[in-house]
Amino acid sequence: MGMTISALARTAGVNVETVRYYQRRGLIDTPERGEGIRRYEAEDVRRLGFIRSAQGAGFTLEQIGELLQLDAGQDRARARELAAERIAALDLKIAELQAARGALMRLARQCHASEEGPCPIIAAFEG
Amino acid sequence: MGMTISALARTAGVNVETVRYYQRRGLIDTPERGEGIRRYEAEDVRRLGFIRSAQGAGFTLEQIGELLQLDAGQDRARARELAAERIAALDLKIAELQAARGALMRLARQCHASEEGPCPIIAAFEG
DNA sequence: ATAGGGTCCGTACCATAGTACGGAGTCAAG
DNA sequence: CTTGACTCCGTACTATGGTACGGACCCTAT
Repeated sequence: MGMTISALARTAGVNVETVRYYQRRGLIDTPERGEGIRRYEAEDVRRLGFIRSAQGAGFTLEQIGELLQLDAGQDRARARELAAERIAALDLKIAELQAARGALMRLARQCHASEEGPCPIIAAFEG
Repeated sequence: MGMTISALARTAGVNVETVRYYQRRGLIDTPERGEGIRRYEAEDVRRLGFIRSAQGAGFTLEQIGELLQLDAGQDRARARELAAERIAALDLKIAELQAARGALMRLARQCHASEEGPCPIIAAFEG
C-alpha cells in the first residue's frame, strides 16, 4: 500500500520537508489520503531521483518543472532545446572555472616560491 | 578630491547599492565625509575589482573578506590554504559539470536519432 | 484508551548576494 | 534661493532552495 512520506524521503535520500517543498512547487504530486495518510510509490522515488539528477546537470527547479511537463506532453523538440541551452551554459561555466583554477594554481606556486613581499594570491586579484 | 559613490560604482562596473552592501559587510571601508559627502579613490576601484575577480574564482564574500584581512596581515600560509581549498572545490565542481555535459550530449543525440517513444533526455534522469 | 510517534499543513525562518525604497540631507546650477 | 540630481542610511524586499516549528490530527501498540 505504498510508503509513508518519511519512508519516501529516506529512500530517495532527501528530507521530508524537501518532499513537501517539491509538492508545493508542483514538482511531485500530492496523492490522496488513503486511510488518513498519503501513501507514495516507487514512481515517486524515481521522480525525486530525476530531480536530483537534473539538479546535478545544473537545471533549476523551475526548468526541472518544465522538463516534467514535457515528459507528460512528449514535446521532444523543447526538451532538446532545453538540453542545448544547458550544455551551452555548462560550457561557459566550465571554462570560467578552469580559468579560475589555472589562475589560482599559478598564484599558489608563486606564493610558495618567495616568502616575502605582498602575497601574490591577493595581489593578483587587484587588477 | 576623489569620486562620488556613483562614479565609483560606474567605474568598477557595479551597482551603487552593491557598494553600500559591501560596506555593510565590511569588505570595503566607508570613508569619512569630506564636505558632506563621502569620496572614493582609485584604491576603492581596485578593491571592487578584487572582489569581482575573487568571486569569479568561486570565493564567497565571506572568504573574500578573509582574504582581505590576510592582505593586511600578510598571512601567506593561510592565503595558500584558502587557494588550495578553492582549487580542490573547483576540481570537484568542474568534474561534476563535465559529467553532466557529457550525459546531456549523449541524450540529445539519442533524442535526435529517434522521434518516437519516451524522450531519452527525460527518461535518462529517472534512474 | 491512552501514550508515542508520524503526518499534515501553514507559516516562518535560513543563507547568499544583492536590489529597491523612502525620507532626510546636501550640492551645484540657474 | 529654489529646483533637480545625487547622497546617506535604515529597512524591506527579491530569488533560490530549502529547513524548522507548532498545533492538529491520525495510527499503532500496549
